[in-house]
Amino acid sequence: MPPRKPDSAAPHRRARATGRVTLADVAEAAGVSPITVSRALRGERAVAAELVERVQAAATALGYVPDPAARALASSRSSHVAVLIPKLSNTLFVELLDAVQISLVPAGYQTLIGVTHYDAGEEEAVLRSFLAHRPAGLIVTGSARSAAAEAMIQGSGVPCVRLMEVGSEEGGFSVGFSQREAGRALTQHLLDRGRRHVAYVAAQLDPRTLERGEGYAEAMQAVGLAGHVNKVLSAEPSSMALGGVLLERVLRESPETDAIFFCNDDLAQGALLAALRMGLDVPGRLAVAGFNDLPGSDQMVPPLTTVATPRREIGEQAAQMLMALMRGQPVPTPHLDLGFRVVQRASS
Amino acid sequence: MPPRKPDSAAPHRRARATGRVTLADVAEAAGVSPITVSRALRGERAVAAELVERVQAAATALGYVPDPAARALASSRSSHVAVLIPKLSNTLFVELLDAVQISLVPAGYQTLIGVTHYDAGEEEAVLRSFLAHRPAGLIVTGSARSAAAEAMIQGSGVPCVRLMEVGSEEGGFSVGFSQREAGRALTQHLLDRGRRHVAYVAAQLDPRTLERGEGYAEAMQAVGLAGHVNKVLSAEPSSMALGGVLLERVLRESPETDAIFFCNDDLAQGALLAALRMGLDVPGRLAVAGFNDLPGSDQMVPPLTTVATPRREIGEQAAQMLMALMRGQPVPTPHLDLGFRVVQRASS
DNA sequence: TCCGATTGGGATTGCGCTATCCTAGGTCGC
DNA sequence: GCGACCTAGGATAGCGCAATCCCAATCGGA
Repeated sequence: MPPRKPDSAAPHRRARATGRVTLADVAEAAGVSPITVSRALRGERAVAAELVERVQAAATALGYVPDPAARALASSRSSHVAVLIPKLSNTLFVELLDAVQISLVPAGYQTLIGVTHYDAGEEEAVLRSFLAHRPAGLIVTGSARSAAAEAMIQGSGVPCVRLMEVGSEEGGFSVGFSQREAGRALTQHLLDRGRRHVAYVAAQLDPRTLERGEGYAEAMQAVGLAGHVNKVLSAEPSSMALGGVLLERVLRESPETDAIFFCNDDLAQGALLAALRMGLDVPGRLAVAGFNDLPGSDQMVPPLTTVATPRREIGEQAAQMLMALMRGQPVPTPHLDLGFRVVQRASS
Repeated sequence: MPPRKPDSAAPHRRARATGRVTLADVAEAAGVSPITVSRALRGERAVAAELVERVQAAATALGYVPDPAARALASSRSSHVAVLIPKLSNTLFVELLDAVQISLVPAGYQTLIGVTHYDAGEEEAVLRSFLAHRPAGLIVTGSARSAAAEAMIQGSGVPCVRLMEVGSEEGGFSVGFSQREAGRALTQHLLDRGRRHVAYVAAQLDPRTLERGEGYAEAMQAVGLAGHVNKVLSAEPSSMALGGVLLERVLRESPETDAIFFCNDDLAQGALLAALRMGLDVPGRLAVAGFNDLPGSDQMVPPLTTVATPRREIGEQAAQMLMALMRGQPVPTPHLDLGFRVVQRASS
């Protein structure tokens, strides 16, 4: 057996160790050049219909799947969409994420989720790491973004859509609703039901929570109840148990309170259950309202009055908007206000 | 001004359009070759301590961030870890995901989440798309994986850890606990409390749910109550509202029932609230128990008896195990059983 | 003293794809 | 009827990194 020379066999077509099917393989099978395959499969430029068909047939037959890394390297644009949310323990953000991802995945994008834990430093770190991936797009849920984080987003040139807040700032893109008006509307509802000593109770403070609180205060002032404004703010993470704790605190410190507007349904649900345990009459003695209409709020005893926020629609619309941006298409409504709905149930 | 020849300036150092800092830039700044920078930053091979320091200083000064796409292309291994879960609407999976991601992110991995919606076809599609990314690792939460999906996982050679089930099959890796034993233990608890007509109610059927049901049946048979075995299975997605519906159905169809073991806490919570509305005495007339100890179960009225499952630990341990696998380190316990704990509260 | 083994650095060569430029034919206009 | 434009394909050259090979210097043992 003659010892075969090491480099004699094939100068450009090395033995393929991995089973990976490449563009070149498809090109060979279809009898065209690699670049034509690339264009045919991406629908880029004009390729004769007959060729497109032949290429697609070859690709399917060989089970060709493009390599995202090579694609990202060559085009300096990946198929990733980075989604930044503050926490996974809040159902709101998870549903937002779910809606975004359901819209993006069929279009061939991968969602990279980044959890910031309401921490500016973490947010910057996550952002830095994500931007290194050259994401095709970015979706952020407005927490208190630091100036550095904003600068990174701006400087990256990556299209970015902001969620849950309708931005007034020129230039950006956002999908959401007015937290302030929602806060005002729910407060107005409680006032309409005859309540006068309405307290606003919030935890896990973030800008949206504070805006709702401002809406609350405005509604109170508008009916001459500025003196009754009572905001109870806790920096602790929101939870059902905390809702019960805060309920007791409010009743102890401000016994005249006849309605509580909780900044999130989990707090309100916890408060309702605590009221049940305490034998507190809701809504007789105290009206309770929440925010977001989370799962279970309609099951409470009594069912919880709340504000239904269109988070699934927000996620979907944001995904649509981002896809338009990523494709360079025009976006008719850069700041999309999807509104909200006060849902009156028996707790108020 | 003499017209300078096009290619005279720098054969290898083109004008850099993008602001991206590359390995070469760091190399130049540190006065070493690019490959040395690569090795120094990765801690690969031996590099003189003094050089490592100089390189790191240069990298930091320039704000160098490696390009994951280039890295993936060159090494055919990405920094992605793909995580497959059935649904985002179940808190259980979200917490699992959170725990996994908290462990993986600091180590430099990106989690790609894939939602399968309990659908084999979707799972295969997600898997195909993920495997094209050449992920460094894979974490799957046992839904009914099809043979095709299994084959893709095996064939890919990507290290894979399975969650929430302790596998008995040789070869694989898993972190979880015995669903069957947990089902048996909770049933035994109800029997110990003097219940005889214990029903098992499940929705969103998946293999784990069915295993719990088998444990339930075994416990019933073990005490000679095979005749009282009553499994109510619904294919609908699990929700609090459904819990109430199923509660009513069981009481209507099997009025002798004196305890219900719900396959998940959301069902059980819904049932407790429905009982409250119906004026049904829990645990007097009926004991109620759930599974997973989800947020809010301790807040129910009465507080819900359930099985606390170590999902955060499962997520963390799975991440640790996967990292060991990805680094080629040995894994002492390929099938890690983290157990469970029956939490007795006032509902039983 | 000399040779083999080891250590620490570099040069080269792609990974698989797309951006960019190029070219050979058509298709118009005036 | 001949230039100015398309149009549909291809050739070439990297994207930024790491695998692989290579080489010089050092070290230890007999």
